[in-house]
Amino acid sequence: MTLTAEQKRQAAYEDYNAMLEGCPARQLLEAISSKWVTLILLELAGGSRRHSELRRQIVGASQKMLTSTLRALERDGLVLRTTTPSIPPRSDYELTGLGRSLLPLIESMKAWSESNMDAVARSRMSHDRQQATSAVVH
Amino acid sequence: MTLTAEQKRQAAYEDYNAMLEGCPARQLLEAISSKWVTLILLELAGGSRRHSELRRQIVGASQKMLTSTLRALERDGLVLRTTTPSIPPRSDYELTGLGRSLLPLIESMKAWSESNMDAVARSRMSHDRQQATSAVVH
DNA sequence: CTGTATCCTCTAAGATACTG
DNA sequence: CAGTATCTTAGAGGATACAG
Repeated sequence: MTLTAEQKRQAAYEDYNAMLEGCPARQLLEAISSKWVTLILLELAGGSRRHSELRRQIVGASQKMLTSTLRALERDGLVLRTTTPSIPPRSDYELTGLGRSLLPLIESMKAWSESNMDAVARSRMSHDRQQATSAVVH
Repeated sequence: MTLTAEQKRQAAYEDYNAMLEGCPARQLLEAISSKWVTLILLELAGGSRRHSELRRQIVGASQKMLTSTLRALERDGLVLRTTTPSIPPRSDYELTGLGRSLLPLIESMKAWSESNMDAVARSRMSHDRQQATSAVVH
C-alpha cells in the first residue's frame, strides 16, 4: 500500500507528539509559560510568602489561578508548600533549590526583553503598516 | 460607595492586564512559547531554509501552524522572509540579527532543562503517588 | 484564611479543501 | 511549492458559590 505525503505526516504525528512531550526544553517552556508562574517565582525570590500575601502582590490573579499555578509549581518541585491547620488556616510557599536555580534564567529573559522589545515593537509596527498599505479588496 | 475586595480586584484587573501586556518579559514569553517557535529558530540557526525544508525537518507541524508561526516571527523581526515569485514559487526564511541574539537564551533554557528535568520528573512522580495514596471518597 | 467545585466563554490549533 | 479560507474541537482560564 502507498501512503501520500500527508498521510505519512499524520502517521508520524502521534509519535512526534510523544517525542515533543519528552523533549526537556519543551517541558520547561510549558512549565514556565503559564500566565502567572514567572510572577510568582519572582515574588517568592524575595522569600517565603503566604497565600494571601501572594494574592495581594500579584494583583490580577484570580484565586483559582493562583492556587492551581502554585499546585503545578509544587508538583514540579520548584515551590515548597507548608500548611498549618490552625484556625484560620495558613499556607506558606517558598522556592526550593530547584526553583531558585531557575531564577537566573528568568532574569536573563527579562534582560533580553528589556534590551530588545523595543526593536520587536518597532518591527511589528512597520510590518503592520505595510500590511495596511498593501491591503486589497477581495 | 464601598467596594468589596473582590470588586476592587476586578476593577484592577483590566489595568493590570494592560500592564502585563506592556511587560517586556511577558511579551517575550508569549512570543517564544508558541508550540513551534523554538524548533523553527533552532532549525534556522543552521542557516537559511525553504518553506518545504522546514516542513520536512519539523515533522509534526501542520502547514497552517508552520506558516502562521513563521508570519509571527517575521512580524516580530526575528525572521526574514524572502519570496521569489517564480513557478513553482519559492520562499526562504532566515534569522535576523535579532533572531540570532535570542539563540543563546534558547540554548540556556535547553541546558537548564537537560540538567534539571529529571529532578522535575521525579518530583512529579512522587507527588502524584502521594495524591493517589491519600485519595479519598467524597 | 485557604481551598474546592461548577459552570461558561473564548481562542489556539488541528482537519480539510482550495487557489495562484 | 507556497499560501489562504473555513469548520470544528479541546482545553485554558475566568466568574461564582460554597466548605472546612
